[in-house]
Amino acid sequence: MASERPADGTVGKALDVLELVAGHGAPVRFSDLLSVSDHPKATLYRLLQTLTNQQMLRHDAESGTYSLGVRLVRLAHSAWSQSSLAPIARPHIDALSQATGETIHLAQLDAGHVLYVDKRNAARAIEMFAQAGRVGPAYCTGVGKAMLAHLDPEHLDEVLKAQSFHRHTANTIATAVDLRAELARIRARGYAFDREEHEPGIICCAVPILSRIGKPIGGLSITSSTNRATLEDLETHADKLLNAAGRIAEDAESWRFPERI
Amino acid sequence: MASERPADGTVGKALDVLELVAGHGAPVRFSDLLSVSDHPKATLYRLLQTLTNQQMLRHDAESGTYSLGVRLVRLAHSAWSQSSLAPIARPHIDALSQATGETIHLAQLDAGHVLYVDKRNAARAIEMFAQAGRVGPAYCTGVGKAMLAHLDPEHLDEVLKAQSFHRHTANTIATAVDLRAELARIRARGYAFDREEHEPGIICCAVPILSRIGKPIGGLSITSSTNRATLEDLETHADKLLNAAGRIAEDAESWRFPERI
DNA sequence: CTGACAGGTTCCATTTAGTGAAACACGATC
DNA sequence: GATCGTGTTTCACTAAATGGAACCTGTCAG
Repeated sequence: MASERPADGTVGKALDVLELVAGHGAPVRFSDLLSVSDHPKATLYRLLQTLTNQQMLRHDAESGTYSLGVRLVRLAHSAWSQSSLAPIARPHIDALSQATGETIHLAQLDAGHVLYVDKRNAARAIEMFAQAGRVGPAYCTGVGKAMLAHLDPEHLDEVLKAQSFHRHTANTIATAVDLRAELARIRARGYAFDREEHEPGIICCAVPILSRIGKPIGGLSITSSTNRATLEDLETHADKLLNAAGRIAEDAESWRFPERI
Repeated sequence: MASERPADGTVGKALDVLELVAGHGAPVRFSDLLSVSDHPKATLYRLLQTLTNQQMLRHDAESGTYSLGVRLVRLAHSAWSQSSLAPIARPHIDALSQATGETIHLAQLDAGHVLYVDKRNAARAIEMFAQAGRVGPAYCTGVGKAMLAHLDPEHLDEVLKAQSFHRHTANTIATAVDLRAELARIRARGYAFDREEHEPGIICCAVPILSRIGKPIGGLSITSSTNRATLEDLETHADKLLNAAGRIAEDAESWRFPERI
């Protein structure tokens, strides 16, 4: 029951193919897909055809390549705007990244894992969004810990069980007991650090975005690398982060989020 | 062969259901979906189940509602970043909206129609993205006409055939002949206007984003309403638009867009 | 010119998976 | 405790997906 995915039915396969195209990152030819997919030729072919005339993929007859289609783009926007925090937080994130000159991440907790929903990189503007949309572990990232710290005990127990504590670096907190202690410190301090716990050389300072009743609805972090900044440098921005988090929470509260908070 | 969609196979139905959930804009209960869908109970049920354990939907057991899932969010980001212009243009659009205080739209041409891929509203920050992801007509929008004006004759013929000239307002250009004349004027002027041609009260000034070889890869517009601004007001921003379009084109060129331009 | 080959597309008998009417479970009302 | 609104499961029926193989191209080599 660890990693489930019996790829049920046709729909599952179709989505796998869709993801294959999406993952490739650029227009792909049929045979390229064939080589990485384990479907027989004809099956893959029909799957691609189905997705294509569903507008989820786009087939360029000229070059014979497949790329993501309009319908997916439309769904994309629905998904993004309904992942709720991203559009609300966007102006605040912009402001933060301008004020600090560092990379800002916006994340949400999903099934015990961290889902990055937006990213703003002040310095190298082009590559933004490169990593947004990714899912990461909660126990060894700044945003993850910041959110966990404000989970109610009941939910926390559940979520801790979902963590697969892997020691990414020497600093990774790799046991539930140690993590609980860290969470208590974070709760007391008001914000969390990532001391190269996930990737060597990458540090961050993160705060939770809390609803009126104190439930974590997201996380906000400022990230840098050890050769550019120290934890103390990042900590100087902590109040700006907290401030922004508060404003985002306010906006979210007033906009919508009726139930589920 | 006009509007095809025999909803082929299971995949098609599943996607329809997915879109139904996405379209609802908020967590939906089973029976709500049942009432708008024309599938029988059991079928809808299994479809939802399939989508759910494919992570395309998320089922909240507590409230018994469905909302968009993580996997779709991930795909969303792939789609958005591969729709290419959006992430590249984002900083330029931000700058434009700040400089002008008006709403900025970024669009691309897809199969003869305008696909809005980003939107920035300086004034009311919250509702941004509300309308991004939408598809609109090319013949009666500023961005649409700006892009059409720079299409090579061969492609233009194709695209004109795809237009379904509907007279939205008194100002709508509703014939191919008139449109060709307008396109010539736009080409000469360098930018296009929308004189309440699509929606009454809505005006805009739009420029094409042109690749090195002069092919339109997107469009950029500044939009307002007649009770806030005049066409002349918007025209004063034309040079800023052209400037931004040029920079976006440059960035796009240097980043990637190897083939297909 | 011919033969070999790779990328794509189509056929079709076989098997699998999706279908949906109806029955069932569970709560909330009346 | 009968009734209604929801959500879930069953199961015989049917439509749809499957994939091996044949079939098109166009291309390149001899």
